[in-house]
Amino acid sequence: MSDREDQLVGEFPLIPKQERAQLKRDLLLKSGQELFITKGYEHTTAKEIAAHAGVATGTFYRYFSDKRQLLMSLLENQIEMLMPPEPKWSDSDPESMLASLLEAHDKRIKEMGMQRLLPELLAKDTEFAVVLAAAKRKIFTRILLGLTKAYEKGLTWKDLDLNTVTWSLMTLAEHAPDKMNQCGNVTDYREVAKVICRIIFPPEEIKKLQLNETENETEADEVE
Amino acid sequence: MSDREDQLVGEFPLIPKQERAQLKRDLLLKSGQELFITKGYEHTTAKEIAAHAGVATGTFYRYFSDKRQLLMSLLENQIEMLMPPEPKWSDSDPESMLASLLEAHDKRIKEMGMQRLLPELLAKDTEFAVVLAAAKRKIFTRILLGLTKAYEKGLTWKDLDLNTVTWSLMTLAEHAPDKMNQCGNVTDYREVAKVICRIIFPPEEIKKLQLNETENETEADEVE
Amino acid sequence: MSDREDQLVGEFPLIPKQERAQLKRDLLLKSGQELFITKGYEHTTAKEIAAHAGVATGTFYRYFSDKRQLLMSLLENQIEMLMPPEPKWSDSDPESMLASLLEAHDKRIKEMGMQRLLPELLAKDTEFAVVLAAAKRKIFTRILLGLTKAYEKGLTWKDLDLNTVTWSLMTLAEHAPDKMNQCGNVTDYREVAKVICRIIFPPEEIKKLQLNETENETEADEVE
Amino acid sequence: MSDREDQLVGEFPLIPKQERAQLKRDLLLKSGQELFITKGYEHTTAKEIAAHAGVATGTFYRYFSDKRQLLMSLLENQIEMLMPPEPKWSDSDPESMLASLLEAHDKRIKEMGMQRLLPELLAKDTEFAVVLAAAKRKIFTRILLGLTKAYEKGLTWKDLDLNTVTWSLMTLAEHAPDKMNQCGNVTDYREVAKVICRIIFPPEEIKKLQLNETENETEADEVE
DNA sequence: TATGAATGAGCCTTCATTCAT
DNA sequence: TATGAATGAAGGCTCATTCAT
Repeated sequence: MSDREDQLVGEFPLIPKQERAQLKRDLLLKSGQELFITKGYEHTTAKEIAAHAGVATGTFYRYFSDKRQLLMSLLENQIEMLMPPEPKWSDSDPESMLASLLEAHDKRIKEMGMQRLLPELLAKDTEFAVVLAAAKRKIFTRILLGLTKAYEKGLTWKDLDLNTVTWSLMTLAEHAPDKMNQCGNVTDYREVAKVICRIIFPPEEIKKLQLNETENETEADEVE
Repeated sequence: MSDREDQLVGEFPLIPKQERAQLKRDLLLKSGQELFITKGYEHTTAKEIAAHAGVATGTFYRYFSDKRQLLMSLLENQIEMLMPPEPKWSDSDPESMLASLLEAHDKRIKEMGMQRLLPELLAKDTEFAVVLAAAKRKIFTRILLGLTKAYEKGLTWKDLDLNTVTWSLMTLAEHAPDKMNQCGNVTDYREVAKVICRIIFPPEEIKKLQLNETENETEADEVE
Repeated sequence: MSDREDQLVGEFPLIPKQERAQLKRDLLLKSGQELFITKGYEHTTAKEIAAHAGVATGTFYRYFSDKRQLLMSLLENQIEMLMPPEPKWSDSDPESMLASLLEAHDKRIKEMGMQRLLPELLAKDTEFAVVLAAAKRKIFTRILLGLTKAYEKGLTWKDLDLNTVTWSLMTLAEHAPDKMNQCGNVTDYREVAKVICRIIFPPEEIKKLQLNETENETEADEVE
Repeated sequence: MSDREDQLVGEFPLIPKQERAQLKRDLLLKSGQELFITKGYEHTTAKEIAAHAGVATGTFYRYFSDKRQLLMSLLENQIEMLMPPEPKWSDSDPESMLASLLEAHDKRIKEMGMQRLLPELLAKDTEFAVVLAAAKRKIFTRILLGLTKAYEKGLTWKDLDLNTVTWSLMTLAEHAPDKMNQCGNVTDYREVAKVICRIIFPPEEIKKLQLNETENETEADEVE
């Protein structure tokens, strides 16, 4: 009994300083994110962010040197989420796999809402644009590698340039979320996935892959 | 006497008033465009635009109610250029046709340089975003119509959703210019066109279309 | 009659723009001076200066890039007045001459009131300190030259260092105004002049000089 | 046992509380002085002073109500050092005596470095100016008294106003340090002392005084 | 007592917009 | 109509001082 009381007593007012500071920092980050999304980066002032977080203006400057720095902290955590996902072709129905990847990506993006900021930032902040481009190029390379292997196995179209295919794949994946909304259609990830697969594989190869998978699954079932 | 008077009257404001005003307006528009592109919308001041156009600050406000209005006038003329082009499938090799459309689009975009502003504006100006979305939807509808006709003629893939195909086509076309640069490759419009065509047509249909064209050309030649 | 009317009509609203601007600039300068003197340089804000001059904050920045720049403009006109005066020994009673120099200097200083600012500025603004030191050294040199000539004529003390004498003379002249007030005495320039002269000349030489002058005056009287 | 306890008790807060507090206060004073000298009063922040003293910001305000109060405490200890020294004419060569007084004064001033702050403070802080003026007047009175005695003994010039002489003496003494540097000369206290003495005493009186001293010394030697 | 995070008034500066000329 | 000086709201940031722990 006394133990529990101690814990109760001890826990409440003794949130360690560091933790409280971290809390406040997070509050500011969150406020920044919300306001940036709502009003755009340029139109959000440090004062507003502070007010929205329920702290004084000066407090903002204790945790961040700058509006820009807050933004960068925000992006640091999120830059990877903004990247189109890297598919694994190997052992599953490519269409289903892509569809779920796309959906997950879409979900992530919607959760942070930050993607609406990206364009503004890319236009304004060269440094940030460079960082982002590097990240994108890395993913590009990895996807291209995967496609090359599929190509060597004879799974892909023979007459399409793999670089271009990779880029198309990334572009479609990246814009899947916001674009379908813009066109007034409910996002149907399966259909987007089918289009992307069509860019990569001839229909018959997809069928084969799907068949393989079914067999695998059957085998798995049998084993079970 | 009357002659002289006429001359006096006629010579001094030789250029008709309206025309002179139009000239000034155009000068301001041009200055605005250049500065917006160079320094971004927010970081360009009305004073600067006026100075760059060689007029006084106040004059700016005779021709435009607002910095924003100048921007809108600028975009009005250019919004269509920003849209991905609408292809005509009928009577030509689709791949070549698309390739040249893409190249032309790219060229237009680069010429105006305005596309770097779009993101900033979209984030800031909801109204503008709405206008842009409407324009895009219009194009979407027209492209979809064209694809539907091709579908009815049995030219397209049977198993792909036309809405999604349309969207993919637009997305790839829209991002062709800046994205390929980002990935460090020289833009090869032909390859992008091939990818887009693959999304729409089965390879054998494309061959047929290309053959038809050749025949048409041959026929045309023969007629001549 | 009509002429006069024309003038009246023409004159009032046609204060040339430049002149009006100059007027405003002067108003700001004056406000700056008053406030600097009253509250000290650091404690005067640009906003206050503007308000005191009856203009908006922004207007201040049309005429001066900075609070410091206003100050410098202020000093530019006045730096020479701050310097201790350079005496001419030649042909007059040195004590009277010095006394009137001191009085004139004091008057000038009091008129501008700026001298109370100098120390603050010297401490804060290295650049300004350099300028001032240069001006002072120039005067020093000229005074020293004059004393050297007097020395060569055997008019001065033989056993005092002329550099030191020059410096003493400058120091006493410079501080005559504000120091006597500080000590609670009415400034008696004649007495200060006598002290300064005593530093330079033995009493008997001063008598001779005064006698010479009297003779000159007498001669002049006779001529008249 | 009691020994150990004593030790334990004694060792930890070994330094009595008051003394520790005094220590901290002194540390803050010293930090304040250093930073004020280095960066100027206005440009030194309370936080900096605290940090430099190795204590928290809040601690600063336990020992001083104010940044200004710290400054005043600082000056309280030093105000006398800033005053020109009060000479003793009686029993020694006045020139040597003054020379060494001047040198000592100069040294003191340089040691504290505070004199660079005075101007800023005088301009800003009326109260402080009053305090300083009072201190100065006190010294003035004492010096004047000394001179009056000398006057009664017939040692001084008969034709100079003692008030003015006193003021001159103080002024020259006060500015001896920084002014000679400004004029580009190495400070020669002996020469300044000679000038000051010349303001007070006719040369022959000085000789007598110096002679007396020699006699006194001789006598003293003889006694020994 | 000591701490240092928090406060918020206040400074400097910019710029969209107005308006007297 | 054209001009450009004037306006003043608003943003970014600092720092003396307070106060909960």
